Amino acid sequence: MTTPRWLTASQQRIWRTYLLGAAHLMERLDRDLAGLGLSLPEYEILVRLSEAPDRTLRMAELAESVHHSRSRLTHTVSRMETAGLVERHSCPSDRRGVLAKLTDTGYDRLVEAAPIHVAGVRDGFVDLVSDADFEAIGRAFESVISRGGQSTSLHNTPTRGAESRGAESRGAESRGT
Amino acid sequence: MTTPRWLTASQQRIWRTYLLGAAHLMERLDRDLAGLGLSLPEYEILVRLSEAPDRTLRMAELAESVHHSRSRLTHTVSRMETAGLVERHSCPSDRRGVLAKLTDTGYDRLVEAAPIHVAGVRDGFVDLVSDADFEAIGRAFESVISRGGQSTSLHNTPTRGAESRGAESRGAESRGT
DNA sequence: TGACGTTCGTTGAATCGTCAACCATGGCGC
DNA sequence: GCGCCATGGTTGACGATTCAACGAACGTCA
Repeated sequence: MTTPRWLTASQQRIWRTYLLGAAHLMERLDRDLAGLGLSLPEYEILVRLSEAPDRTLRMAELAESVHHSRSRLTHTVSRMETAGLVERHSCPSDRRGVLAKLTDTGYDRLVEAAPIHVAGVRDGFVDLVSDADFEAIGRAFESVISRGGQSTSLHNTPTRGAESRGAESRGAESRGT
Repeated sequence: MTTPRWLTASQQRIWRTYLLGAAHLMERLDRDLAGLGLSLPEYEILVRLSEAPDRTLRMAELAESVHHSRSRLTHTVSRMETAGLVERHSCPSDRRGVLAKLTDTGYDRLVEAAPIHVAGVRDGFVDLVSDADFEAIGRAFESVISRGGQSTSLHNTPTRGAESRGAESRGAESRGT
């Protein structure tokens, strides 16, 4: 349980730049879609459904595909169903299952939204970055994904360590990320 | 108003990898802090306050610094005040102003959280990525930030364009990001 | 068949964020 | 000093997300 390895000044600068930039980017993409009455998560649901055979997906598959909790997906799809973008059908082969299917108006909405969204992704991100740097981003987040999300070296779940720590009283700085 | 420039297959692959990886990363960092009863936004507030002179910041400065809306900050700081992490004082020089000040218990909480958080950032991100790729990420999101968030070529706010579009009926694919 | 554990999807409550007022104060022009 | 607008911060209502609990259907093993 050695002294934590803080980030170097330059690492910290880049990390904070990343956090801020990523936030900016997502806000912008959200705003782009807001004009069409869609949120980014909703848009992604439309995309996944549009790519599926018969524009239909089991709820569980859809949830995994957009990386939402099942509960969240239930709520979101309910709203989208009310809005007429999606229909629910019960699955013939598995009576527990529910099929979410893109309606025609849902597809039309996606056709409206897609060019706007893609333009936003380009204009706010892709076109700003060199190909090499973009590749680097791909590699980096590929590693993040394949790393799995497990926390390392947290055997116990301390829920308030209070482990005596020595000289903690250096200036206020260097507490950050 | 030419045909939208879709992403190439490789760009799309990287973009989706980024979205998924970024989500994974944030989830992991959130989980890391959850054990201490902190969320990531709360943690960042603690950090900013700890770095400020007298561990004190005007609400507006703090809001800007963590990139939250003022309203959101009011709510979050209220919760943190209830939890004893932060105190509010009215600003002597500007009677509209409110000063948020880190309490000692708030600082102690940060001292507990910081090593865990930094370990998460390293283990889940920084240490997985080569220095060169990490620099690339810094450059990329630097550009995103300095780009500003303005949407391009959206003169009007159509709020439902319905502009006649020609042959839109190619397969279900290529509607995505 | 029937008991058991698992997966599917939903529900309702609690929490968190957003949005549109709102009041109070400050700063500027006159 | 007096309008007038901009800024600082809060509030309450609403919307979205999380979380724990649940019922229903499946699969398997005996």
